[in-house]
Amino acid sequence: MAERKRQLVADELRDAALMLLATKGFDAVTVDEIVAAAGMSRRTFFRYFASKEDVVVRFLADMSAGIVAELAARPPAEPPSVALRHAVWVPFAACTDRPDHSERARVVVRLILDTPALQARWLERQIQWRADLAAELAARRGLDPDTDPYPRMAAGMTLLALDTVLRQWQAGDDEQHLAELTDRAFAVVAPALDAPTPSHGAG
Amino acid sequence: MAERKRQLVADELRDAALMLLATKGFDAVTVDEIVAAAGMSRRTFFRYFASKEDVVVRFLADMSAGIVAELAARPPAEPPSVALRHAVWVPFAACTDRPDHSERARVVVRLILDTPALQARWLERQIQWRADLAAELAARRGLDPDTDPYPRMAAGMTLLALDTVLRQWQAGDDEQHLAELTDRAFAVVAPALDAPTPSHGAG
DNA sequence: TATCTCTTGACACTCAGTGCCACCAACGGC
DNA sequence: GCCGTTGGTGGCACTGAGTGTCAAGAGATA
Repeated sequence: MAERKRQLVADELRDAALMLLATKGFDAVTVDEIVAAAGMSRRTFFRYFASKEDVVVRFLADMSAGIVAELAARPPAEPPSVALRHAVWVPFAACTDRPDHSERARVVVRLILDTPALQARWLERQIQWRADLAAELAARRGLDPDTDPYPRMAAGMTLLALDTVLRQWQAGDDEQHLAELTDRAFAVVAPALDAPTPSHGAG
Repeated sequence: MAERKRQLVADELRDAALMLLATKGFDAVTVDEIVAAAGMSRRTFFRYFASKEDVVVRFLADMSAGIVAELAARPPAEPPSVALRHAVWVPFAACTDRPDHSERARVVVRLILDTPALQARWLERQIQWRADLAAELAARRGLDPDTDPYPRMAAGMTLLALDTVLRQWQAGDDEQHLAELTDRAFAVVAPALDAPTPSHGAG
């Protein structure tokens, strides 16, 4: 009940912010304008979002929360490239299902890729995901995440594939090809993801 | 002559900043403290550096400026993994040569990896490098950088290897193993870098 | 010496983000 | 119905980053 109200306020703030930021550009919008559009006080904004960047980045971050969970749920015998491709697909599935959600997500992706400050925060988020993914991958293969570079680099390659797909998706106009873009991106990194672990003995 | 003086002022500012930031932590130091230590005015600081983060990040960015140039200078027939390994080695060579420079670089790397704001700016820099590397790689292999995901992803994997080496180097205490760390990181991504370009026909 | 240029310092300003306090609702006990 | 507690909100003042502007000083040239 109180939780529902909090979510309502956060949504209101986020909607007003995304509307303004997408139309006027990130730097041209102040927090005062956002809260004026949402009919709330400046102080309230910063109770819900850590920064102006946070409003935009959280929209995608929430969307991508299930990646690690999906990886943990994949069968252990599955090759890394296949398991990771399925994990990355989780946030995309929501886009292919609902076109309205998809169009909004594309606007947000475009805004992030066009704004250096947002891109930086977006990558900052990815650092945490990469660590989580790396831990999960290390557990899957029984590797030591501190000495073996494979888990962290495999996680990095996965996020690299995600980034590549988002860039091509945002640049194009058809969203039907999301699956194909994902396949092609993972085809590039798959030889390294599925390589017979040449670095084990050297650790 | 005037150029020399500018460089002198920038060095003074950078030294004072790195000293304070490394000892007190990034957030605990204000620009006013830095300029007080350097004996200059606040306004002058921002004429030489775009932001507080810029002082730290530029120290590594300058060090890494030669990567793309080295890649362009490698023989065209060389496999991508070998050429890129040589390119990444350029900034490391300066560290293995001069221990004093090396120790300072390690402090800066540690500071960046420990400070989210700095890490974000560091990644923001890497975005530009990745685009430059991708363009050079596309030219090398005659690929279209807009439709083929290989150049951008190969550049991303290279920076991923760089990041992995820096993380392990900063965590350990021996700098003699820089070459070995680099070899191991590139061994992970080499299968993808040197794969027989399976995505060509699909573009 | 007059002038032109380049750099600096000083001041004022915008804006992000935070700490603090007073206010207002909902809720439970007497 | 009156009370205290709890949680969210708005207002206010503050710090600190970053920018625009202008006047002053150093150095080179005619």
